[in-house]
Amino acid sequence: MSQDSRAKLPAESAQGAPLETILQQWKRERPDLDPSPMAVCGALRRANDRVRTAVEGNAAKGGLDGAGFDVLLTLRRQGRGQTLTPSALAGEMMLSTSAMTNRLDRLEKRGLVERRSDPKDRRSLKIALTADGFALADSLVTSHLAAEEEMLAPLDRAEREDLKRLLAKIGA
Amino acid sequence: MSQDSRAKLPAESAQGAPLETILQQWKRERPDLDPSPMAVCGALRRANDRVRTAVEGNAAKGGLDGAGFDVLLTLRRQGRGQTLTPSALAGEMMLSTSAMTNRLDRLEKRGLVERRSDPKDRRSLKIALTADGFALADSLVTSHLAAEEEMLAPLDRAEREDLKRLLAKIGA
DNA sequence: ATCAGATAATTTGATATCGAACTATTTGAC
DNA sequence: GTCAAATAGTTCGATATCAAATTATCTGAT
Repeated sequence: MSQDSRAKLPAESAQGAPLETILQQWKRERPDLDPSPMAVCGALRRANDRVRTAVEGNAAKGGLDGAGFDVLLTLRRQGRGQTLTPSALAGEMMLSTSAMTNRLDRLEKRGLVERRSDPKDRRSLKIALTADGFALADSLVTSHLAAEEEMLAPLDRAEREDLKRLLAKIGA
Repeated sequence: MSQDSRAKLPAESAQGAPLETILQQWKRERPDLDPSPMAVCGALRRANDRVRTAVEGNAAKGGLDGAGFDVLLTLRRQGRGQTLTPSALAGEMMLSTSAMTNRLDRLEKRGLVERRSDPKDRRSLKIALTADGFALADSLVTSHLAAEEEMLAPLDRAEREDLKRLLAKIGA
């Protein structure tokens, strides 16, 4: 190729340009600016990406993408036999209701959730896990927590508390 | 609706269910599991979402989405007159090359970047900022850093260093 | 020198998302 | 009681993404 040599080294293809390089470039190009916020926000983004990748890898073990996985776990944590409306599900996970229709279609097709009509309000639906969906959620949440725990393994208890406290202050 | 009442309170519609509620639900449903990793990973995700929203809000001031903004800034930090190939750009920002083609189409249509053929390799292209693109990037990076700094304002210098160190340990 | 394989970018096909429009109900002001 | 407005869910139209296929070009082993 041309200036080459950094686009696809396997070791970094999963993370993009090193943060340190990016910071140095901005120092050179815009010495009038303090780029240090980028270091913090970049580290935040990279850490979030690593966790997300691990979490999606776990969901894939159940044949789910991150989207379907979130729906299943949201329903599961309501308790056995409990239901949520599509609107409530969308609200819990910051999604449009039309996207939720789409996700529920797929999950229903796989036999993991079912739509029950609400006798009290015929506009509304109650979404419930099937027995299969419940069992899959129960299985996946266990390995999900194991995967998250593995990502956090380098942090001791005190560090985790510090981290939560610092993260909560961002944008507060 | 039916069990209602939490799907769309304006204050929380932007963030979904409170983390504390989620943890309590799992404690009740699966007392055999330790849900504490969710608290840390959830805080990470929420903080990242808040920063992303702020950053996208800044990009919108230049009529860009987060996608186009990333391309512009990646090119800008290479230095005036410098170029990158579409592949290199995709590699720097963890994107497929076909998605990059699409982004470049839009940015080129807006006159912010141009595609130059590479005389050394006729398969390859060099992507360069136009004068307009360079000026827009220079303007946006200033307000971008101001927006990031505002998100980090509650953290003092030592806390920012702690945060970076802790984030770097996640998934290491 | 040739040609099989690698590489750069694009096109294509399948999904997923969002916002807006739509259909069917329910609510509430009168 | 009636009917305009609100609400629940879905459908529609426009984009954006990715992986796989495609086209054009280059590289290296022979």
